[in-house]
Amino acid sequence: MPTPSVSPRTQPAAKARIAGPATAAVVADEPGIGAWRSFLTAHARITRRLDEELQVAHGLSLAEYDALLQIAHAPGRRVRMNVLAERVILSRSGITRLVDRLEAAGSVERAACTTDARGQEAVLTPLGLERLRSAATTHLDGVRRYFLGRLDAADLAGLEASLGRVADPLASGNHPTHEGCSPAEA
Amino acid sequence: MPTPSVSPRTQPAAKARIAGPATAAVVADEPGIGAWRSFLTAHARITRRLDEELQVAHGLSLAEYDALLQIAHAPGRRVRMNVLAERVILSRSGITRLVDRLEAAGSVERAACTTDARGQEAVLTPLGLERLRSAATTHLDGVRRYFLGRLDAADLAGLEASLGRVADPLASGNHPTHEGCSPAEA
DNA sequence: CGTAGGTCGTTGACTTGTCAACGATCATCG
DNA sequence: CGATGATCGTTGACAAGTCAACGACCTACG
Repeated sequence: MPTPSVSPRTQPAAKARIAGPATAAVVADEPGIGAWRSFLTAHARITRRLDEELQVAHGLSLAEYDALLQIAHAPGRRVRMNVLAERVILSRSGITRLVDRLEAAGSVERAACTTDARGQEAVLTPLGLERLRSAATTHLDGVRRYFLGRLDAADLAGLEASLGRVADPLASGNHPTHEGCSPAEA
Repeated sequence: MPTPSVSPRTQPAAKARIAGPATAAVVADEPGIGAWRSFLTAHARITRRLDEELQVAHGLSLAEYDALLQIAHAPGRRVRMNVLAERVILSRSGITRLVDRLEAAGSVERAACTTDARGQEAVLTPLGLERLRSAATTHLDGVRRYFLGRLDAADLAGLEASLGRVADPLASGNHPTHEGCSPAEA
């Protein structure tokens, strides 16, 4: 029975949920908030499992796996540091340190960029590719188990559409996926 | 946590699932992977913005905001540490440290649990409630801007259903929301 | 040219989380 | 009762990310 009145400092235009009963909600429960919370909870719980499984089975974090994958997919199996940072959604210093780790493990090498002397590229080593392939089975298995396996095709289509619509406008630089240093891109 | 991904766009009309020539996809592109990637990307980009906005406007991280909210919603505006940890999806030590911070800021106080001498409760202070209310306007505004505002009611219903179906089976302990120490609850 | 300002990747200092281990307390069962 | 084992919250040591600042380099414009 504490605190019955909530000061409505928001615009009273909408159907204000004026504090009704004794147990006033602290923040108005807006429609859609349930979806938002599901989103956060699902992400936290799933990535926690996936990260753990990847760690014990292959000594890789999810971020490291992702970085290896992004490099492997790039033409020449090499990516400029800043591009990689953007794809993995990490700061520049974050990518520097992540590549440090991968390099120490022998999964990646650094190479100077031929067209821009400031640039560095992360290049996948054969060992790194091997590790990525082996980790991919673990990872995809987990994604299926925790995510894909519980959703049918319609669910997945809806998710991709909705979440894409949400994510796309937040892209950092909207420049069209400029790749790297190689003079001629395949 | 960082930001993973699984599989980007394939090159032109490649349908081969079998490992092909040198430029073969490293991992097979499975249907549904697009949804998974959208999920990860959307989460990373949105939470980054929300966290930043909350930080500059109120000096709160998203996790701290979430913890305050969970405490505020609990009966008596108090929650046992382990329950809080589960709701915010943090380890026990993580919650200890987060509550340390909130306590140092005067937003929360610790109280011994009356029914279990091992237990501690985090209790919201009036100041903490005030801060939560003020931060909520910023936060909800951001959630609307980046998430709710780009989705219609059907999208939201679909998201909540799909993601709930994915998140629910991953709940740590499936015990039915047992609250805390207070003897009798309404 | 040449200099002013932007970008690139790295580093130091710091924040925020995890895990393993600990003392204290609870619960069970002899 | 008393021992045994689980659970609670905290702590030390560490991991992995951020920001601010740096030198090196690119670019553009006088």
